[in-house]
Amino acid sequence: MNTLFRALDDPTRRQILEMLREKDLTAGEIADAFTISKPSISHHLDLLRQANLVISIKEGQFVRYSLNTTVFDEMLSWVMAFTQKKKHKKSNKNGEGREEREKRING
Amino acid sequence: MNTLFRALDDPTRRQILEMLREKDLTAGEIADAFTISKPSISHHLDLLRQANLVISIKEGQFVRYSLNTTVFDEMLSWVMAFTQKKKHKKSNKNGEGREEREKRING
DNA sequence: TTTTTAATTAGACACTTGCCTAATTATACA
DNA sequence: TGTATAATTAGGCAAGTGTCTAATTAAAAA
Repeated sequence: MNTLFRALDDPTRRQILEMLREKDLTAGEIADAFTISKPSISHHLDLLRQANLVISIKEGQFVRYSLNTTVFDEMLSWVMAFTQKKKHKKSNKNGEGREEREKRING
Repeated sequence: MNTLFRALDDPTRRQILEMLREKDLTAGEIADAFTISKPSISHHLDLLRQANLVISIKEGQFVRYSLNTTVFDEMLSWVMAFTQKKKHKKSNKNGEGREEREKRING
């Protein structure tokens, strides 16, 4: 989960993923879409690959990148665990709610 | 989306979110769960608040933190856009598939 | 009022990140 | 074989991040 969020924490890398959502692309095609240098893009692609967000296949002289959607499934379940309604647990001993507690404290 | 992923790109902050999933907690209660200093935790909480992942309410001397689940909903739709099956688009002019292309190139 | 407790803010420091250019590797083609 | 093209690796630099201690703010309690 660490390398995953690390990889997603960059606008360039997220844009690359969005490009790959449309179709598979070579490293050069991806680099052409940005103003930053090719080695920098190569580095970004490396991080995306380490996070298992993309797959790369060498095709002769080219390297073709494509999305690995399975990792997004993992992430989906991580996020979903937060969207579900929270279990109702008391956060204080006497079981008073926030409003009662504030009234008691703030008068 | 930028501040959101930035906030999630840290194991301590993700652990804080997971603690808040169980129940609301004060800054001090959160800090007690970690070995790092209170000011550091305060800084992490600030980033989580900036990303709208948590809400803080002052209760007398204490500050109580709770999850803001609405942001997770946003994130959910971002992720879901990647889990859906990719549109089938040709990534090369002559419309050959990957296997054909590799055969042509690699012999 | 003075002291204690909860929390944040300020400032400094080491480490990481993203970017660049130059060099290298690997394939394709004349 | 020699040259051109695609991509990555190497090394260096500026900016950003996470951590700490010390200082500050705010509320509660003695």
